Amino acid sequence: MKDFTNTLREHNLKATPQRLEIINTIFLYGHINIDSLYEEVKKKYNAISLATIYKNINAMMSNSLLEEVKLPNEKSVYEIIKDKHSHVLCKKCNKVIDIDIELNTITNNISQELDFKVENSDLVISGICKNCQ
Amino acid sequence: MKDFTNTLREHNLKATPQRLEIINTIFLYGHINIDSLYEEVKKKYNAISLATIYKNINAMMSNSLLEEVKLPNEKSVYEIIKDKHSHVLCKKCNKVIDIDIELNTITNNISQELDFKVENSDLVISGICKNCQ
DNA sequence: ATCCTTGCAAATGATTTGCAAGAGT
DNA sequence: ACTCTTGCAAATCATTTGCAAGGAT
Repeated sequence: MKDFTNTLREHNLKATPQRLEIINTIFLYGHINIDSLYEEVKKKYNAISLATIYKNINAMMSNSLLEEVKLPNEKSVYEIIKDKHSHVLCKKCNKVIDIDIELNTITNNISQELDFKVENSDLVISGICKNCQ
Repeated sequence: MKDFTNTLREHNLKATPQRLEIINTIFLYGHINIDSLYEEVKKKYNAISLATIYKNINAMMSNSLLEEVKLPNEKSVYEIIKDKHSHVLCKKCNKVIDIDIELNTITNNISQELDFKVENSDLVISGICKNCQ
């Protein structure tokens, strides 16, 4: 079980037990939505309130520790910020996996053709995963 | 001013004046969020209720006339369904434009590498547009 | 004539806020 | 000691629903 105490402190957030459980749960799941996160954290901290989950998700997003991934037809999931990557979503089991896709060719073309300063690319590929087929 | 009467009927929706104004507004804007749509339609139908906007957006989505585009850090916008395409979002003026990008190479790779049946690709490229730079 | 849509108000759902008590540094 | 965080309840914001009246076909 990874210890996120220092990670939190480095991001100017106090390392409370609730927060450690939240960030660790997100880490273990990779991607998780608010409701599942709440259910999961409640197993350990029975009295935790949903407001605390929201406050922490927002605090960690403001402090660049987490980011939101918006999915078509699904509730958003949250993940620990790492290197830029894309997402693959299984419409059946709802699992989200990270993939590394080279989008430079695409973004360079757009920069040129539209005279557009590209800063981000959010790509979600949806379909049916191996297990669900 | 385009007439969407038949379009609506072909999608099993009665052509009410409110509905015609809604779909026409979406057409003119290209992409629009709920609030702006409400404001815009109210100019013509002062008494229209926000519930009517929601009901119609949902009805038109159910009947495959509209689709939702989820954007990072922004409220979703709605557009008339057309051929598959990607979106470019300016973070400054919030304008969304459609672009055609060939993603087959990417999706084919994923299909093979992950044994994943790709059905959809949602790509949003964000940055600063020509006018806003 | 029938069924669908509208507008209103109320209901539901999601997220945020205020505050007092408690915990982290 | 000081400041931030928690949990609760209330408040706010977003979206949906029920219903009676009116409109589209």
